[in-house]
Amino acid sequence: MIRLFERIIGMADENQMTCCRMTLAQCHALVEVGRTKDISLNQLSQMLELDNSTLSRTVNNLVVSGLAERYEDPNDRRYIKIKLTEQGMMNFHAIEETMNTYYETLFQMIPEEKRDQVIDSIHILNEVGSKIMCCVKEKKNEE
Amino acid sequence: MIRLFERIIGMADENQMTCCRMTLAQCHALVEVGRTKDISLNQLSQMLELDNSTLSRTVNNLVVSGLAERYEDPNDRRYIKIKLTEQGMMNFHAIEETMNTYYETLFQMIPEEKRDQVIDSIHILNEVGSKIMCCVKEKKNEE
DNA sequence: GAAATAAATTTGCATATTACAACTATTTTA
DNA sequence: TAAAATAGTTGTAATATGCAAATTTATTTC
Repeated sequence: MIRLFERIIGMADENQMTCCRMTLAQCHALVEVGRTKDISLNQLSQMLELDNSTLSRTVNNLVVSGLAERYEDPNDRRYIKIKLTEQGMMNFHAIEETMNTYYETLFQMIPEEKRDQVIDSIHILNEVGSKIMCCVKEKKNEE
Repeated sequence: MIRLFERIIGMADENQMTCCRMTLAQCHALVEVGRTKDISLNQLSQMLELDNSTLSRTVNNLVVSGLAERYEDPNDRRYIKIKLTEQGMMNFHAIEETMNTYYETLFQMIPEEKRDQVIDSIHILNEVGSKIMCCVKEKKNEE
């Protein structure tokens, strides 16, 4: 039972890794910037739950690769904002499409009479998972 | 829909990371050795789909930390076998328990009348996911 | 208004991961 | 028996990660 769930996760991870010769960390950063459009480095590190220094370097790699740009926030010059270049947007869309294709294929291969059930179950798992994460985060804050 | 699924995966990953101050790669290696009991480095790198050199170093870190031992295969002296130390087994069990606790909590929080449905859905997802992976791996072999 | 404090980012430092290539020792093949 | 194949280790280079320190900018305190 538990092993099955772990396998499902592993398979989805494997598909995500099939991305444009980029590392996973760069993927995560690129996708987050692509979805949020305009984000400060501070926000990005909070979203990805990584240290600022880590994100600073990862973003630097994206910038060097021509996938992202850094610019100064006009309202507060301490802040660096990050946005994707045209090339970066192309990579972002490629990644999103790869994942969309995987999940679409996944759901199309589910027997038709079971689809609603599977979708409902995913909603349930998400809701329950969120509750567990709330408890975990409360414990972290207490420590 | 797709975002929901991604969130579920993210949450399970986050729980797996709550491991004994070890890195994720070390976790993976430790768990695989713990489950397989006695495995060669070659087999381990195939299972984890990583390069031999990578695993050699990761295992070396485990050995240095006192969690694993290397020994020569009596039947073929090219082979190095890996097994966990007592300390390693303790860490292995700790990791397995952390994950078991997470999933148990997860399923207990699912409404009782929905549990069979969710379990069935997970079986379906696994089966379908495996089929997709088969196709992907056939494509890789052709390239 | 000046000084102290806080906040954002970058860089130094150390450790770890990853894969390709080269090397060594052992086993298998011809 | 020599050549080829195999398993594992090490060199190399690039990247990831977090803690600490440094720099710049903004906010707060007096």
